[in-house]
Amino acid sequence: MVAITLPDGSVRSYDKPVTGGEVAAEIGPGLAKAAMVVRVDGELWDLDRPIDHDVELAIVTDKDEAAALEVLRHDCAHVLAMAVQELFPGTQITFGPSTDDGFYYDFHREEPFSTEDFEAIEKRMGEIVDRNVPIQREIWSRDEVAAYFKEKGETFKAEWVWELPEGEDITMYRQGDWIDLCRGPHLPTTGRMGKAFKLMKLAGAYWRGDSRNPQLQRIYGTCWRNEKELKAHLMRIEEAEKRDHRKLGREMNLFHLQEEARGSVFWHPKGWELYRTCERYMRMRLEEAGYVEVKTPQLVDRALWERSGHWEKFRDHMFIAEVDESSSASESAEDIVETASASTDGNVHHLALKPMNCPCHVQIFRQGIKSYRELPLRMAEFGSCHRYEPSGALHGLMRVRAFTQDDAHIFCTEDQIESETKIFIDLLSSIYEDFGFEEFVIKFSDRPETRAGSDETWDKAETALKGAALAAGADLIMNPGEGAFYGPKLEFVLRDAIGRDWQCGTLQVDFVLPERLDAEYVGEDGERHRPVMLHRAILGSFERFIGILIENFAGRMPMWLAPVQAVVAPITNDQDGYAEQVAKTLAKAGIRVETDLRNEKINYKIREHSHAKVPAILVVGAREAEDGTVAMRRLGGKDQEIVALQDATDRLRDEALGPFGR
RNA sequence: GCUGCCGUGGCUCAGGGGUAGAGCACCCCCUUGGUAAGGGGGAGGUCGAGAGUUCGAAUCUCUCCGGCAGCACCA
Repeated sequence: MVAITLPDGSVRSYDKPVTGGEVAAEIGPGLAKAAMVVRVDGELWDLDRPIDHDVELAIVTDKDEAAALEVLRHDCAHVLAMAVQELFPGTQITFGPSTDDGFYYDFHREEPFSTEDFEAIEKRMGEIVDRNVPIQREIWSRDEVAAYFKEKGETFKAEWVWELPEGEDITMYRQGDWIDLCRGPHLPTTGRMGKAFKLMKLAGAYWRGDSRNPQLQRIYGTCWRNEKELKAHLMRIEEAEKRDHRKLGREMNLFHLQEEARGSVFWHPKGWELYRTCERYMRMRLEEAGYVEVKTPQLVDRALWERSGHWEKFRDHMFIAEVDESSSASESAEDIVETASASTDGNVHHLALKPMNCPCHVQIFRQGIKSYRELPLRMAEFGSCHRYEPSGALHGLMRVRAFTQDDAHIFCTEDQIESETKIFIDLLSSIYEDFGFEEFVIKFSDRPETRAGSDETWDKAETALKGAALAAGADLIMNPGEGAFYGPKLEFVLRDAIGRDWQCGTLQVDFVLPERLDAEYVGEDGERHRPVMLHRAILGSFERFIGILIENFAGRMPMWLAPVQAVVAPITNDQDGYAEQVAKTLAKAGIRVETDLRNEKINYKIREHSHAKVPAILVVGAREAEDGTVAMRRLGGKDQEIVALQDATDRLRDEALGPFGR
């Protein structure tokens, strides 16, 4: 007897194994037709897979969005692979999972694919859908699978089958004469998949994600339940492209990058204004939160990096300078370089541009004898760091080689970890809110396999960190085994206006560095103790955070962040004098204002400043000059409002101050 | 770093073995116009760099550099 419990609690009994498809058909023809897969005790199963024991069963239709998309996309990956193998014989299949918004399939083929092949592949995929081939789940033995793929020349699949866990059924999915080793589940036929799919990009990817392995060719696609969803997705991509900070940065004249300084930013006046506003704001918040600010050297002798352990681990990613101290100052720079590189004596020193600030902060902590009374000591630095990032990793402001962290290290006792964590999370969420991010999640990463420190220390650190995070009332997503080697960490991920996630903040507990660099304080008991270091950042780096701000606001910054907060535009040159006077009044109130006295029509000026995303345009004509008013037009609005100059000033001032005005 | 694609005025792009094109931006002139492009004129490029093929290369080939996408990396 097989008893099937349905979601409404009703139970159906069968005297022999039954399939999900059969159950659906019994309930009704409409459901049978809509059924995609079934959920059996929480696991997705194919409709034709026999159920031979008592289970809870739910029929999954496309109303169950997450499950439906998962299955659809996985099917789509198979159809892609089948189409590719039909069109390009000799291509080997490997893996093809679903992703957040689609799927991909990794192929091995000597000749590279081209995006020009996409049209033909999509067409063939459509044909496979039209063929409406049944998709069948089959259980094979490991040897059979290996022999099958070996015979077909599918070396990757033949190799992979041996990696599958013992004791699990090995399933093959057959659609027509094409078979793939796959866990499933899949739709009953290729026709059920529909045609709301599109191939998107082509890229290289390493076999099993390891750069030591051969590289495969990955074809990305997207797939949805219907045309409408597909179209909406393509619109979202377009929207994200419009927000690209590299494009907006150029259009708004904020910054540029050029090859003579790869990975470093040339900030233009308006971009730097934005940067400085962020910095000024952060400095204000940190001061309020009891931090002290420091500044530490850019170039630091190798010896310190050796002690901290960075030299050994990250040497290849550090910018190293070599100097020969025996060279006299009178020699030309060229000579010094030559002498240094040719020199083998002991006068050559290696200095590294700091890739992080913590070892330097410990040096400051170590000056003089510290008392427990001074803890927690919160030491902040807007630390300029350099890291030699791999060329392929560079990306606009988001990933650079020279950046400035809003870094701080909190030297404290183990007992203070929890309260400091709580205080930090409160500060961070208040700051994110000021920048317009309401939503963020916290990821908790605990002990990795290779780590420093005793289990007791880890227990204590993890408990304190986790407890404090939970106390702050945020979602906590577990990230097991992903902690730093020196301690557990929290990662703060904020969600932007179009739903993208960005990891910005971090809080890491570190017992190792104070030990390595010999930081200590005198406790209440008169003995020397090791402090704990909390590494923490809120924005992460100013460069990246500004990139995120630009994309989040699509360039339309809230007034307090906007580099130019208002433009005064006279209608004719007769009002130039009044315009200057208005600008002067606003500037006196602390508003970043410009005048536009060019000999252009007002339409033209409005259009241009709107494109430049200036939050407020104040138009002044003869009437305004006469009455002492301004016609104020806000970015995004269609109308203007005539207000007395004093009112306009007051209103704009409040908004322009933003968090500074609190 | 790896794979693929791409490099033509400031920007967006067309062209393509026979001495470089458009629109916008820029400069000058006319126009002083009430809420998203007024009109006219002008200037601006050794077509990413180097080598090769050719009578002739921006165009074809190779090498390098850079950009983009993904992968790998991210203390």
